Amino acid sequence: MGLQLYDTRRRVVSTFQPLTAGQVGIYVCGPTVQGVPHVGHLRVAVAFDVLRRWLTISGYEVTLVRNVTDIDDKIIINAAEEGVTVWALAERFTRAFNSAYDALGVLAPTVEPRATGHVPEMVAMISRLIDSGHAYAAGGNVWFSVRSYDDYGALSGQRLDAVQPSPENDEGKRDPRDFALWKAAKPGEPTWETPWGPGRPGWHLECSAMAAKYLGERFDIHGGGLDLVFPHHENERAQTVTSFCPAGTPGDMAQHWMHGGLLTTRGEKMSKSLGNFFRADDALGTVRPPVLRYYLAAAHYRSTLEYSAEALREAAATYERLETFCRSVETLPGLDEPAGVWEDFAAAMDDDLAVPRALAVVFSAVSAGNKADDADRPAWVGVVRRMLAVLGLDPVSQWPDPGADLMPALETAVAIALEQRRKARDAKDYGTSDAIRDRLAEAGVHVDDTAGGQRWRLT
RNA sequence: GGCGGAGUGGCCGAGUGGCUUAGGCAAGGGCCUGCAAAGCCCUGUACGCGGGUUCGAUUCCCGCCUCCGCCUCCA
Repeated sequence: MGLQLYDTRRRVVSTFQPLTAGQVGIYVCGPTVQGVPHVGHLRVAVAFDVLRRWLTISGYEVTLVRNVTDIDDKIIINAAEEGVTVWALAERFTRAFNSAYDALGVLAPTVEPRATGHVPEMVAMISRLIDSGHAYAAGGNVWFSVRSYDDYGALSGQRLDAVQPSPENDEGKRDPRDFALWKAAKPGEPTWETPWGPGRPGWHLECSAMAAKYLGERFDIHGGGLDLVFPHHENERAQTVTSFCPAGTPGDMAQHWMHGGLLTTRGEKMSKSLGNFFRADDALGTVRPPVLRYYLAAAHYRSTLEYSAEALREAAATYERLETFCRSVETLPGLDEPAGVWEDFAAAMDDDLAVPRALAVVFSAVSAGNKADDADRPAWVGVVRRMLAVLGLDPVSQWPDPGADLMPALETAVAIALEQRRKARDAKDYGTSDAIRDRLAEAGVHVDDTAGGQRWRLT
């Protein structure tokens, strides 16, 4: 069967077929760097990171492009309010986003293009659209003519005559629903020279230009948050398709359109404008990074996910179960994995990334491994870690304890303490034994008495 | 008004025309332990409301209610 993915445009789950065998090109809309990242931003990044890891493990060579929108209205406004340049503001928040992505183990994209570095490509695209009658200049602005594209609305399911026209920037528009490819210069704003006068690019055009440059006129997967379907992706699609495909040519810029579900708080979408967002760095101050990643990755990527302190606590308890199990075995000899486990996991992942079902397979394996005897357990740990690695959640190799370079020193110190404790226990001096255990626990060293003797781990 | 999504046991979250009716967290009981911890075992019968189809529906059809998203910047 192979990988099945939901496609927003066709509204069905269908078999994924790359345009070029063995290769996958993915464009994911990255952030507009107007402020600090919140947890909702991280959710989509994690979702596509899981997709990317799964494709890679499935044998594909993946090219992932995630852009940075570093010029737009909000950036200009926020920079002016702060009294800094748009470049400084955009740079600062670009770093904040990347730092949050790194913290969550989101792999760096193959290419991370910035909008401001691609103005020539945008100008070229506008020229083609004007030449082919899909766009027109008026008063320093260039508008895309939505009436010129028959398939406009097909991605989002909107009928053109039912779309409420934008109230602003009406000067020169032939149709109130036409949208800006290029915005005429305003005082104090950064501008670029073009044949139609100085100005700056429209948001939708940026992604069309960058996707085409790095992935071609057609590519495999276009992704983003659900809130980008309309108008952003609808417009992007209109630009790219009309720019590159001669009239009447069938086809779409992306074979699959994938959209991540939104993160909510108290039932409402987490967003800047609603002011109900939780900053990524605050969330990471509450729980460890792999716990936040687990929380975000565990739900199906298309479902709405409710964010709360309780949800994070639950994720922590759940992830700790996985960690304890994976760390219960020192080394993994090359044992044969239990039959069928990986296959069940893979089947779930292949079914439109059914992570909740895949995790049920993981937990069944954890349970089986916990029940297995010592000789068989490493094989279970091995397969569990291999499955968790797909989700970027292997507690051992992907999320080692911080300060791993200090471990030799720590091991020696703890070993001495545990030797004292062992002597006390042998002498049935449980007061001393418990005191040592309590003291270590206060320092973050948790001691368990197992059949094989004392075992410790950092908490 | 238009388009789309969702309502599942204390909570989070899968899934399915009936068959042992996911998984996790929390709770209660038990086993293990010097006490713990970890782990294991047991317990908990849910699918918004009203009709319909069916031998049988949480799952299909119709209607209704509620919530959410998009239609303006938004992952």
